[in-house]
Amino acid sequence: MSGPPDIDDQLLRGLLDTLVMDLLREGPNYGFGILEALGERLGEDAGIVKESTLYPLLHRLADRGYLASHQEPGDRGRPRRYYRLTDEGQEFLGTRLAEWRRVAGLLDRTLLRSPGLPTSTS
Amino acid sequence: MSGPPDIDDQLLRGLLDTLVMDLLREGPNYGFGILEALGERLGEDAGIVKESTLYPLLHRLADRGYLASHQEPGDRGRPRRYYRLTDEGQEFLGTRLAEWRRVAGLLDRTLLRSPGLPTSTS
DNA sequence: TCGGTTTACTTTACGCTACAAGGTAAGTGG
DNA sequence: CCACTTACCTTGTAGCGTAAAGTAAACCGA
Repeated sequence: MSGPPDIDDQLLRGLLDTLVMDLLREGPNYGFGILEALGERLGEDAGIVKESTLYPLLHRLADRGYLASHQEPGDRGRPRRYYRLTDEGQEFLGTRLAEWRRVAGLLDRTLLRSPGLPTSTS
Repeated sequence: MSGPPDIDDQLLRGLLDTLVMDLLREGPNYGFGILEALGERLGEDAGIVKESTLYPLLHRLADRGYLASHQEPGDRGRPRRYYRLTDEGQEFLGTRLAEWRRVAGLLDRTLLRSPGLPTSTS
């Protein structure tokens, strides 16, 4: 039960923002809640997004106008900052999803056509 | 007919090495040849890999032992440096392809489950 | 010998983002 | 005031893709 190996950072670049924004379509959420929700969505790959990645990411997206935020008290401890998708954010998300589809399609056609090509060294 | 918009850099990270190594399964190739071959493979997305991206990439992979190279004269001009996959490289490529499949699968399940979801609130 | 041409490879500086590690902040209850 | 809980923030580092410009090695004709 060692779990799956960690995914290479580089492979996640430019994907995490899409992942987070997509999650926010379900409704506003805050830092810890987002991490938790991603853990549920991704199952075995929980922890794919790190805390020190998420917060700067949220700030970037907010700076660009894709997210808006407000504070709200929690049950205990420091109040939470909830983020929600803006209209601009939804539009941006749409283009990111389309881009993902294009790239994924491209690579499926090129990379995955011969899953275990044996080496053809002859 | 402006062609497809450029793909975000970030989305390509950690993918280009896989793309190049996969191409080299077809046989040894050199810088310009690789660029050309990728252009053919990717069709409309020709130029997805830039010259100033490819050469450092080849050097990295060679430093790590995944590629080996030798020089050979071309028809005209400077001689070419051909790269080929080493055994280590083939193994590495296998893990990268598996990783790609895992990530692509994850995102297909989470991101793409509602292709054009208009906001689905309610 | 010397440019000029073709082909191919190299280098520099920069920007973005993921991360680890550690810190800070704002509540509650003793 | 202090400890505890929950949540957020910051600093520094590293990797990789890119534009722009430069270098290198072959051949050619005058």
